[in-house]
Amino acid sequence: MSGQNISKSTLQRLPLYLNHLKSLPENTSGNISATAIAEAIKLNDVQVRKDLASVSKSGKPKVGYNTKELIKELEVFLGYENNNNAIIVGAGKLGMALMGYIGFKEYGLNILMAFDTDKNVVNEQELVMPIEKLPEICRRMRIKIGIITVPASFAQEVCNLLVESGVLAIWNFAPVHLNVPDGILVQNENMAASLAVLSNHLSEKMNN
Amino acid sequence: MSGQNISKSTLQRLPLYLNHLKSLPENTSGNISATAIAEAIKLNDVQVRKDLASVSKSGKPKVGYNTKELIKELEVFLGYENNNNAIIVGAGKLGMALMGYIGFKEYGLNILMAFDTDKNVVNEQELVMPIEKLPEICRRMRIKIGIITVPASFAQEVCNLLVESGVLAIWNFAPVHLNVPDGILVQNENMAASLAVLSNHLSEKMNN
DNA sequence: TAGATTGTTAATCGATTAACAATC
DNA sequence: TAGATTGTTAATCGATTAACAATC
Repeated sequence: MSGQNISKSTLQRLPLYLNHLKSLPENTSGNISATAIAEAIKLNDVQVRKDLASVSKSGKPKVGYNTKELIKELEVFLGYENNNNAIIVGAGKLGMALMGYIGFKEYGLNILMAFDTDKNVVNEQELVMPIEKLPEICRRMRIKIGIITVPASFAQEVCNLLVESGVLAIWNFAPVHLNVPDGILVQNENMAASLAVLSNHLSEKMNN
Repeated sequence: MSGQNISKSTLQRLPLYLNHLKSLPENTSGNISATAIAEAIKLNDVQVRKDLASVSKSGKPKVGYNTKELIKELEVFLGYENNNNAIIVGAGKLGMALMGYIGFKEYGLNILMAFDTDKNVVNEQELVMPIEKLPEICRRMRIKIGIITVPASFAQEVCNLLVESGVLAIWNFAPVHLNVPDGILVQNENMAASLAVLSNHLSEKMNN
């Protein structure tokens, strides 16, 4: 029912709108226009209007959107009121950091535990489990989101294991392409790609 | 000289190519074609060929690229052999995790220290400095890269401070748009956007 | 009524992909 | 020479933006 036929680029802008709305002082009139949002976050107003139209039917000509209502609609649409359980594979620095990061709770993501092959990092008290237990735990707890923070060379293997264990969406921090069957989503968080952009900008700047 | 006129999308794919090349066994013929790379990472072959053409002149018809040479060219282009010093603003969980993450070294990124406004987290022995020292340190050490991991509501303010302190490229982990003067690059690493994509996929799956 | 705003249809733009010519 | 591959020019596609009609 929710979230059909919405482009990935639209989807990725929605949190920006939500964040902006939440940052507004409570006292303001109660309504806000797509134009005002666009102005604030430096996007095209038609784009914002189109994006919002795919989430809400409550926009009114001359009036705009009721701010609180729109916030609510965005939160529901983005699933911030759900509690999506997830697990992490790869209990290195990055993996443990993500597991410890409380900020994801706000977005409805609940990271339950991590898995690793390395016996030295496994520590069941601290919720770092041996990888062998992954399939059974994922099935039993109906985990649908897997986060991959292993080195690139192991990522595909881990991905396969997650898919076999019933995971439907994968958040991939390894800088590699993952092959998955139809119906499984891979969202890449490629920090190497970001660094490429930063580094390229600097080398352009420096050589002028 | 390096890195002119190259699209952001191309730039972001380059690390994937490099990673794939490095993953190949040493013993293979020594040459590789754009077609083979494209096949391996499931991209269009023309796209790979175009991307590589913007980095290397060493491709030869019928032969392809010399693997080692291409690896070298990509590494140089991506600045992996440089040592770009960077600082982090926001010494919370995420900030400290990024600071502790050794993986960035490989990409030529060297995170020297973190800054925070909170006196309780400041700890100069552990390289967490009070924000007041940021401008002077950045100028003195000629820091060109700033990483923002503060809450969304402080991000613009921190961004301004970084720009005033001579930073030229900003890696922004806060889910907000940042306004910067011409010539300053902002690269957004918007995890909320990624989570939106994951969550939307799950809600589609669940409602079928 | 006039103005502000929504939502839609059409035009533009950039990136991807296809077709093809050049070459070791 | 024939085949594989590069690199380029043209076609396609999707997303963004502009123009405009509808409406509180």
